[in-house]
Amino acid sequence: MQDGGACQEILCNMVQKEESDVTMPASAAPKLRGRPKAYDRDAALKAMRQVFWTKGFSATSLDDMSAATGMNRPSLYAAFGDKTEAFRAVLKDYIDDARPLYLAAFRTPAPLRESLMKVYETSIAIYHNPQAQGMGCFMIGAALTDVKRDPEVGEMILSALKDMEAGFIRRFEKAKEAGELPADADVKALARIASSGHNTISVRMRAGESVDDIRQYLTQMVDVMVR
Amino acid sequence: MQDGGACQEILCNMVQKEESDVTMPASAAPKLRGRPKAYDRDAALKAMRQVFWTKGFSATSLDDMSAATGMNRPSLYAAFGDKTEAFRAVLKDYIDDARPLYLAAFRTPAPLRESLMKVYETSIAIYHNPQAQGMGCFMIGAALTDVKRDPEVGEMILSALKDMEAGFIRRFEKAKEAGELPADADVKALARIASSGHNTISVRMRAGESVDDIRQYLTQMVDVMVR
DNA sequence: TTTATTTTGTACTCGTTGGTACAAAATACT
DNA sequence: AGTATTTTGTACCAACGAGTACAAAATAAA
Repeated sequence: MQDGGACQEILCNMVQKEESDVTMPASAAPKLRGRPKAYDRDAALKAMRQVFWTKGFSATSLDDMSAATGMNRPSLYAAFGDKTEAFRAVLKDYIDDARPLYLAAFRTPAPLRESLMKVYETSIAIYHNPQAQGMGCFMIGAALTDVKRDPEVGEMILSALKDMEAGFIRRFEKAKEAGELPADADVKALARIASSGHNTISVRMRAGESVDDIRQYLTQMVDVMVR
Repeated sequence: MQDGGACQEILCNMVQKEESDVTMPASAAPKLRGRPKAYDRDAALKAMRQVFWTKGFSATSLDDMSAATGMNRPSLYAAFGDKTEAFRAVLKDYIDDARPLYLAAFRTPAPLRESLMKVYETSIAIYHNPQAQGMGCFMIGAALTDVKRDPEVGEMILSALKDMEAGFIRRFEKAKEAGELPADADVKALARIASSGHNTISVRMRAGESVDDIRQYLTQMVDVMVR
């Protein structure tokens, strides 16, 4: 969690692509040889994310993926490899999309309390998919199950969690420097609490708790953290 | 989280049964009519728990369940209904098994700090299945995915989470009365933090974090909570 | 226009899936 | 012993699973 441009989109509906290769020198638009692809790789990832998010890896069939993306199976294979690899790609894409959103929340200048709530609100915005209520975090609510099947998934999740924690640590350090926290405050411990709160949103949201209740939950936690 | 006898077993290996119907008057051993069951319902639940815990609902086949329990499919159906109902039964059984363990941890007389750590150690003992590393909480690591397929699963999980939180609340209230906490301590907020910490174990353990790291994590959190 | 190259789309394979029909087996009641 | 009742075990089914072969289509290069 160190860099990345700010992104204003809500994570779940991020579908459009921006043809970012305008000023690129050469290798960006290589003018491929054969029949042009009929699909947009990024849009396909988002579409699959939606399915995996709701049904999980194992309950999602290639037919589901095919229907969601509009790609036929051979194209899916050519683009993403087998189901396991496709799932990894979706997970990575999810994490890569979320990261800048959180970074933006962390960066926005605000007092500690608001800053923390801004991060949590980012999560809520991501987890509260308008198309389907109560999705929770994709990593925790849908990918975590598959850790035993594919350990790489576990590594990705753990790394993302630690990344998030690092973000909280930096924010608390800054707060300490700014005198928003007592000089003897345990920054790491606070970050773990904040991070735990973040996990709780993921879980409880997926389990069906209302957004209002979750907000109240978080507010109370923040009250203890900043005091 | 109000009652329940203390149970010394580690949750995951609880298989033996105790023929608890000794002093019961009549209806306990009704001397059933037909061919006697060749399976032990409780043992079967534990066996299925193991499979569901590792693979999740969708990746678990009836063949898996059959192999784990030693029951053939018709018997599975007669005993538990279809796969969805069997999963619910397993989840309920898991929660029912865990509850008294936590209650015992909460009840054991100890200073607040040790008391909290005792609860967390209970979780670690449950989640750290000796047969398979890094299982995490069954509810969060394996059942949470299936909330969209079966909302009843979500209700069970949420209720168990709140139940756990209630346990923390009561412990903090007791601590307050005993003068272990300042008189103005926000008991509910503390309970939410403690509860969040509990969720974090579930997640990070499943994701593959080491038990040592998790213990350190929790110790730091507790330090902030009791101070 | 022809050829090389790449993607698409249809149609397949074949193992697995959840669920069930039905006869044999094992018990209690009469 | 005979009958009613319940469980077991085998065998089966139709649907679905992931993955692939291959011809048609669409492009760039020659």
